Amino acid sequence: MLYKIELTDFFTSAFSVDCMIFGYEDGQLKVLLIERGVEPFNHYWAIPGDLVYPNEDLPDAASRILLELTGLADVPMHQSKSFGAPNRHPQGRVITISYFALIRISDFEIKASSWAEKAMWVAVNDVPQLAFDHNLILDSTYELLKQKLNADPICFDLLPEKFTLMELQQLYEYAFKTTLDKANFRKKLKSIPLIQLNESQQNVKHRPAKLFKYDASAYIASEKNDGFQFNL
Amino acid sequence: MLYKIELTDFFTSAFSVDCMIFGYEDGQLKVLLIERGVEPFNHYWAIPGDLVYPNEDLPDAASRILLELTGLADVPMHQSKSFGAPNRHPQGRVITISYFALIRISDFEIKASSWAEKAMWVAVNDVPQLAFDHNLILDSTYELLKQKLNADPICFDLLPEKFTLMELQQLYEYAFKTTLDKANFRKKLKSIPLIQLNESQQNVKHRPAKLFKYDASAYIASEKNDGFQFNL
DNA sequence: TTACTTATTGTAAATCATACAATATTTATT
DNA sequence: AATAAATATTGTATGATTTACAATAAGTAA
Repeated sequence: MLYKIELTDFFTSAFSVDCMIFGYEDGQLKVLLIERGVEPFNHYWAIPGDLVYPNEDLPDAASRILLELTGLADVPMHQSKSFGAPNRHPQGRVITISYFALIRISDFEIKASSWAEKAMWVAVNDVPQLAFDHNLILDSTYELLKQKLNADPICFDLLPEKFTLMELQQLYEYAFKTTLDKANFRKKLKSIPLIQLNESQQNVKHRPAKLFKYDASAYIASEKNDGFQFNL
Repeated sequence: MLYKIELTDFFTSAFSVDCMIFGYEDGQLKVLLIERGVEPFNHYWAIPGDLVYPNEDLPDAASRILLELTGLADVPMHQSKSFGAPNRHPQGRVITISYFALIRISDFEIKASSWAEKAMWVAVNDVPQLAFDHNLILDSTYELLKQKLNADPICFDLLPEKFTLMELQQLYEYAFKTTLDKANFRKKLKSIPLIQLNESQQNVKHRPAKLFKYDASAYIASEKNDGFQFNL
């Protein structure tokens, strides 16, 4: 080596979190994107994200972005992959740690934010070209999300609190691009703690379906004993 | 806000990669740890890692650490979680992106490195208190590794190129702390492309077992058609 | 009351998982 | 050379689970 790299040469990078917010609406899985209002990539659509404050932990930064954009707090954040190609950001070395959250779209109103001109829900199968390497980040995170849908009961974070079994089935059919037998799907549900309510669908032209709630506390209790799979 | 944070305030952090190297020996899963030769945490055992060079991508940095310590190149690196608590490093804000690799212990000799006084294989169930938050990093990566053992054919990266079916079974029994029926285990193997060699175990006091090789190209070909599970 | 639509339950066949037994093959010993 | 010992390998019967498909029930709308 011709010259030695000093320690201070390393403390010249920044890092950001990018936070993918997924929701389910009209039978489609959607992700919340923003339109950038500043350079670089001005007017491009992008994953909401921000530089991390000097005293902020990574999950806190992800939660902050979710809060600023939706007003929602106390939503579990799932860490996804990190990206750090040397030239991924034109203004310097910026590593990004990506997170995702699952929310109920009906629970809130999108707010504009200091770094977001506009925000918009986009179906995951219909995402345009995004700023930076954000298409790469989104694609790999969607794969991770599908994996987690088969391992943990996170589908209920996307559905309304009270849902029909048909809605649950359609979510899985959409996510995995498949069709499922209604009768057999319900047999698999036997191992998952659902509470049947004394309520039914409203305003449908046919026999209304019963509404169900997910019983999270029963799931947690049963995990201690046996741990049941979630491959629906 | 009383004062505005400038953009330059953010470009004061560094980031590292930590690289867990797993191997399988004497019926145990082991991880390669180093003894630190510098402050902070001088003389503590730690996960091998280093700051990332200004022009280096993250997986390249992880591969470099593996190469310096083992001489091995072209080993696939798997990204694990990233950690960035504000005070995890006493000398400043350092985010770390963790990676892991699976190797055959017999394939090489451990080398000393500029940042490692000594290196040592430690059984994953027998890891001492480590520097920084490295116990946290190792624990969460071991969980991820077990998950991947059930989803991808990475177990063959740990075994010798030619292995017996009993060795394969014992690896799974060890990783998941269970015992498996020999006959039924072999039935599950029917769906995995193994090549039976015309060779047998040597130097055993009983009937020697046949040696097998994993057929990676057949696996890749079959994934295009159907995609088969790996839950052994 | 009837037609229609969807929800919900049931059942038989096929497939897969499990437990356990039986046989085969090699090394070590007498 | 025969036999014992140890482990490899294969087989089979049972039960559980998955799958495909049919039947019934319960609402809405005319």
